[in-house]
Amino acid sequence: MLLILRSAARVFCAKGYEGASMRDISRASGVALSSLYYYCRNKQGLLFQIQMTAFTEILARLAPRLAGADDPAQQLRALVRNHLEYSLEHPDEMKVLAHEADSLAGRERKAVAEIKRRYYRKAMEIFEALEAKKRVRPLDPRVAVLSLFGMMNWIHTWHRSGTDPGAEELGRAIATIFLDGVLENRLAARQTAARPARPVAAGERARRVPPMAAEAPARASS
Amino acid sequence: MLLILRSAARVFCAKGYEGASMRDISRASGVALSSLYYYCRNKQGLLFQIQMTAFTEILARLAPRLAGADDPAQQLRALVRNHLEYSLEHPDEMKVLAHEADSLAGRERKAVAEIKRRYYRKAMEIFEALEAKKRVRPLDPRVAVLSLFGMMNWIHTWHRSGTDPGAEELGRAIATIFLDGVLENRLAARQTAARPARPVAAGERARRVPPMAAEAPARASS
DNA sequence: TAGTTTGTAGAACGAACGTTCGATCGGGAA
DNA sequence: TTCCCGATCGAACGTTCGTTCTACAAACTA
Repeated sequence: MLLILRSAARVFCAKGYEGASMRDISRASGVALSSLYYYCRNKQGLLFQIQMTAFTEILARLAPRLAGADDPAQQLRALVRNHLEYSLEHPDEMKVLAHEADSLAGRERKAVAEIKRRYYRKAMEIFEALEAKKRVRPLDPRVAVLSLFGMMNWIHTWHRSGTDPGAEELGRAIATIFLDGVLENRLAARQTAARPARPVAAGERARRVPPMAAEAPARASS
Repeated sequence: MLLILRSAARVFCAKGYEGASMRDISRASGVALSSLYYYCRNKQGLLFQIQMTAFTEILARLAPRLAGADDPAQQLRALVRNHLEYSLEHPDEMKVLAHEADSLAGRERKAVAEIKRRYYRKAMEIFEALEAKKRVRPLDPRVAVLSLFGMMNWIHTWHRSGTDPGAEELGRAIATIFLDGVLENRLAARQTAARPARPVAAGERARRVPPMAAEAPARASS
């Protein structure tokens, strides 16, 4: 079964979800076409299990690393490092995650959206803790955090494992760009107060709580 | 014909290249299925024309804006602004660009890869000019520039035109994060020399010139 | 031993796919 | 009028798709 999921991830990654046929997966895994349906209800079920497993694993790995770092900046570095390590360890699954986010529908789509949202919320909380502790630029926090995810999730489009830096150096670079780009660091005064750098209209922060996506409609199926 | 391309972009965006059928495009454009083949050789030809047109337009818009700004930092802001404006004006085409980068094959794939590469080189040159003028962190320039593209190209996955900021504010935020994240701005001394912040082994920069991607193999077609 | 479960596989289903073919239509050229 | 040519279309071709059905072999249960 693990073999099937891994083969399916490889095929989905190489040809896209719609472009990959169950016969391709059968060939890649060495399991007969009809036998695939013993392990999953659907082609969609395969994609679902791949995505769900990946997000679950990322979150599971993240938790202890966050617990080990109490400074928000360090926590953010840990999140980036964790994301990138998984990314480079499982490039196929990661590409499927980023590429085929909209290929699911119905209940399964909802489930993946929810765990993805949990992940995003965690990053957002860290960023808010950072805002509370350090002086942060007058940026929309949603834009900032999603830009960070952008840097991380774009990597699979250009990274070549032989010649490009590994997770450690990559993570250091991206986390540094983000932190120094986001922190108000022009002069000495390191503030301890939670005061945001820009006066914020009442409710402006709260209004933006439902984030990441109001869950875009699934790709039309017909 | 423009109608066909626009409809095709909308359909490709909504269902993915492989998931979209020529019949879908026929329905969306109001042009009979067989008539589509009067304007393009292939389904692939449609995707090719969409991608080529988009990149050409982005580059065409970029040139005058770069000419209007001589400071590398301002040029970089112009590039970001230009990219984001096109992104929000043509979200469908942009999603197709980011999502279906690997769906082409053969000659057409090569052509798109080359113009994309031209775009990347332009960004790289600006970054190198920045390095020559300002003090820059010891970062792999390839990683830095591609992270910037990551922030920009990820936007289409989360941006909702009604509630999220427009190109101007978005561009300002992303360019600021990038510039302040990349520039060595901790203390006063603003250097004019081209000296990189970190000693660089001879040839290290030159070795990395072939960038963005050594052109990954196309998705297997069978 | 007999019966049930677990895993595998071949063959086939109807539907949808990309693409081609030949016919038709309208308007400028002779 | 006659001819022609760019543009459009319905119908069909052969292929491949996701999925189901049925059968069969080994392994465990009683």
